[in-house]
Amino acid sequence: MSEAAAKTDHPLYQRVKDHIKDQIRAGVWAEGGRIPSESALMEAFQASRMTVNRAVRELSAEGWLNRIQGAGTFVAGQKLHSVLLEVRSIRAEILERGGRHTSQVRALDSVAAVPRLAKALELASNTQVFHSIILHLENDVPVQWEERYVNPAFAPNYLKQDFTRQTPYDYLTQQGPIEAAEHQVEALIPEEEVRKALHLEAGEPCLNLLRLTWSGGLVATRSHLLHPGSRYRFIGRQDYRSADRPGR
Amino acid sequence: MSEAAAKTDHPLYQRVKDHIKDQIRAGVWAEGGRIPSESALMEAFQASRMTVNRAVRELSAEGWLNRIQGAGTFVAGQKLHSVLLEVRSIRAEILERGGRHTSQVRALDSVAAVPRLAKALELASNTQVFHSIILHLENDVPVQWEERYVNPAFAPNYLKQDFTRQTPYDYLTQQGPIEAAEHQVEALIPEEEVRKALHLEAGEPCLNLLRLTWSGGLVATRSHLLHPGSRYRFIGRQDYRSADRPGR
DNA sequence: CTAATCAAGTTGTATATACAAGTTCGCGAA
DNA sequence: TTCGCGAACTTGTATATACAACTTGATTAG
Repeated sequence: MSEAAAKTDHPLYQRVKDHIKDQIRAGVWAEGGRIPSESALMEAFQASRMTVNRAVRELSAEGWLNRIQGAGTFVAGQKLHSVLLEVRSIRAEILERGGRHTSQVRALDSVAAVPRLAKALELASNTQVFHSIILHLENDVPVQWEERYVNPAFAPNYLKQDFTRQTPYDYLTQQGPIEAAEHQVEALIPEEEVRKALHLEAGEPCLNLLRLTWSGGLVATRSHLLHPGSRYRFIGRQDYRSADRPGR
Repeated sequence: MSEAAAKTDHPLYQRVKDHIKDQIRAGVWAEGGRIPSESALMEAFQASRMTVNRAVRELSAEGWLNRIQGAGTFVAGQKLHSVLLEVRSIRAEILERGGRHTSQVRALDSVAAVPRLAKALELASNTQVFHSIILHLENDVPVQWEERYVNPAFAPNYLKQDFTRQTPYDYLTQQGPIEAAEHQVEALIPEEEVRKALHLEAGEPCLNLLRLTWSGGLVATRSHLLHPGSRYRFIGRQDYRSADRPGR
């Protein structure tokens, strides 16, 4: 009873989508293989082409299918090897779990960019760039060491800000919208200064999130976010049963 | 010249989408605010409702807008704090960059699940579970220590496989499709056995990816993937300018 | 045999129309 | 004043139709 009821109270385009996904999951329509054309699906479901087209187009956008104009619609590769991990803002994370977020400004100055940094920011070597070190605490426990280099062309007034009241991230996103970002996660043993600030034992490892951000057509900032390896994790969860798939 | 040309050779629904995104990015239509109704957009673009509807519906699916039937369409929250990081399969990654992937089977046996593991796999304590340790090498350099616990109910023949020819991941996904997965990334100092296998100096940190996978309605496997912190990174890149946005 | 051409099939986009379903707000009845 | 109802507006779904753009395979002319 619930079977038929569930079918009929879903919109038609959704039932077409579900059917196609079922066929793929069951292996009836194999990876790389061609699925029935829109006109065939129209016939099978007694639906109009617009309805079938919507179903197939949405599945294509969700990564289940690839469409080639003139040729047909094909089952996309599974891409199950790639996994998306969510990295949240430390401040949002703390506030969300009801914690109190505070921060200490450990440095806020201008430095000459070493060649490697200059290259990352797409500036000439030894150009002066802004530099800040902020220690983030959750209920007075240090959880993140944020070291950041900022392109002065992007945020000329960076050094005049009070970063105990607003995080550099929040300030920078006000200057201009993020256009692109690149992230790397690595494990490392922190330097002595960081180790002490994060209240780590000697030899305790850190999770380092390196982030490069583009805005206004230029590299806006490079940041290193160091977290105690024993007290901090990045966590992600995915559900392959639901409508969307990770890829694409 | 290219401006006008670029406009007119894009399909109409795409131009509507671009316009809406521009208004949002420029802050003209503020977060949480209501955007013009479909009929207003029809008027503005001299387009049919189906075309406008497609544009708005797609932007809603991409996370830019929230729609409430009967009430209107609203600009979604920015969610710029959350970032998606791609974690790829070690084998796919090695093959893609032209490397040679080999693996050594260091253990393949059955063990009694300690309480914590049993709980993770949703089994009774001391139930026998399959266990494997595989060392993955890229051009004979060790890059990943894979330790895995497998629910025997999911893959009864796990112990009979030759994991030098096929990775456990590939074998397990043949047994049944992944329905859900949970990941954690942490930094840690490996035990002596792992340290030696990965050719690490004493005190060198590891990136540990902990993965829990569901299939067939049960917890199929838990795996620990340990990577040398100094030789391995997870990298992700995002482009906020393009059509898709990370969040929901 | 080869190369150009064409017909058939497939997807991409766009319109006009219709009705269903949900929200909001104002007006009128109690 | 308050409650309920309904009009107006909004989004959700579905159809029929049309033409454009592209691919593929067969046919035909050289």
